[in-house]
This record gives sequence, C-alpha cells and structure tokens, in this order.
Amino acid sequence: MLVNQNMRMTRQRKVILELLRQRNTHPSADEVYQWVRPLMPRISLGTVYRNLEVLSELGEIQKIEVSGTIKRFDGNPEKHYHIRCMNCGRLDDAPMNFLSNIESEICSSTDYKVMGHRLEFIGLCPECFTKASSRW
Amino acid sequence: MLVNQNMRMTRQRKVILELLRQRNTHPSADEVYQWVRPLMPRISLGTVYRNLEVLSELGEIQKIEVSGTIKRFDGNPEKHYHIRCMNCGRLDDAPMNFLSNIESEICSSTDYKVMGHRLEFIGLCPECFTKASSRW
DNA sequence: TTACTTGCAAATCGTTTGCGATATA
DNA sequence: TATATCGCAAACGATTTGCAAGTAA
Repeated sequence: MLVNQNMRMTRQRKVILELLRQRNTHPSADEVYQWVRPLMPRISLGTVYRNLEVLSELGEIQKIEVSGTIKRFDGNPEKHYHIRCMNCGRLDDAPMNFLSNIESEICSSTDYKVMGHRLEFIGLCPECFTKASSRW
Repeated sequence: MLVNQNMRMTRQRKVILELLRQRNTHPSADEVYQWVRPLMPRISLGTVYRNLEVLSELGEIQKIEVSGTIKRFDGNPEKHYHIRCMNCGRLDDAPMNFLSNIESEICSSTDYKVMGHRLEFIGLCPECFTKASSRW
C-alpha cells in the first residue's frame, strides 16, 4: 500500500500512534489491538493492521522485520538494533550504536544497490536464562 | 520439534538435502517442493516442511530467519550473511566475512545472555535496480 | 461534498498437525 | 519387528481484503 497524499489523521490512527510513542515495548499488531480496545471498543483488528502499515510507511513508527515470526512494531522511528529472546520471544532494544558504514564494506563487491541493513541479536532474556540455568 | 536420536535417512530426506547442497540459491519450502516433485511425484508439502525442519536442527542446512516474510532455507551450513532485494525478494549471500566479535560489544551492557546475531542487507538486485532507474 | 477510512466478516497464505499406512534400520 | 516417517487433508494463525457505512477536511 502506498501512503496517500491526502492521509487523514483519524481518531484510530492518532490513538495507535500515541500508544506506541508512550511505551517502549515492541508489540505485535494484536498487542496493539488489545491496548486500543479499552479506549475504542469497536475498533477492528483490520484497522489496527492498516494503520500500523500507514504509520510505518510515513516513518512515524518502524516495522521490525527480523526473524521469521510475527511482525512487531516500534514507536521509536530512529535506526537502532534489537535483541530477541530465543525462548520466549521477548524483544528489547540492543545497547549498540547504529553501524552506519557497515554497508560500504559490501557495496564494491555486490551487484546489488545496497540501501540498508538489519541486525538482530539472539539470546536468552534474564528470566529465561535463570530458568534454563536452574535445570542444569 | 526435537531431533530424534533414531533419525532415519529416508529417500525423501536424502533427496531434499542433496538438492539444497547442489544449488546455491535460497529457496522457500514451496520451491524445494517444486524441485523434488519431478523426482518424487507423490511427496507431500508437509513432508518437505518436516524434513527442512529436521535438517536445520541437525545443522545440515540453515533456516534463514530474517525479514518478516516466508521462510527460506540454505544448503550452506556455514555462518554467513545475506542480502535481500526489497522489490522482488531475491536473496543472495552477502560478500562479507562473519563478524565473530560483534556480540562481545553488547554483552557487558545487556541483561540478556547473548548467543548469536543475524545480519541482513537490504537493497535492489541488479534487475530491479535497472528497472527502477529506467523510470526516473 | 468527496473520497479516505472504518468495522465486519470472509478470504488468503504459509505452515503445522492428526491419522492411518508405509518403510527404514 | 518396532517405530520413525510418510501422504493426505484438515486445521491453524497471522495478515489481508471486499464492501457498505461512516467521517475528516
């Protein structure tokens, strides 16, 4: 879907954006839906999906496209990396500066026009690591 | 699914592994299914999925878990990165050495137990770049 | 007023799973 | 022979979409 010039700031769109900006978690579309429902009980899941799509195309939020599971969204539009728990799926920001020159390394040796990159760390969150350790 | 100790090398499993090893593309499960069918017309898509899962848990192949789309598989079990065409979805190996110390950077500043990372470059493949350029 | 957006429900699509039959070790 | 694996078809879950009604500008 292309973002239309005449994009309208509807109540639904505004509430979704505000909730994402307030919280620094990385929810799935369904989690966003659960957040919004107390405020707008008649909103549909389809509307949530459509608005998350539009907002990410506008650059207001980010769609987190790493790992082959469900999509996650991030109210922080700045470029940054994430770390994911391989056991429970928890997702947090990774404490690392964005590597802005990493792309130049491959530009000369690929036929692709390189335009960006995604980096995700995999591991065990504190809770899952503790649980795993206790079974050793 | 956990890999069983008594894993059997069935005809189906062997053919799938050999095809993945021979070719250096990065097929989806359905593409593998299309490859195998001429050789084994009665094989089912479910069998292909099950075998790709087992083979990747054995470390014989890799499941490529980047970007939120469909899963891809790689007959090369060595750690390496990929580059994806944002227009057509084409996926190739990225010409870059594996960054084996990148994880140590964040270990001290996260509560996670870091165990790996995934890096994917995004861009336009030569074909899509040419097409895009011609529209400017 | 106009056409973008919504709510609803059905459709889509990749993937997984239950089951009885088959074949590997 | 024992049981891992198969083929088949149905189920599943996340996401998308068609449509008539609603609403922002």
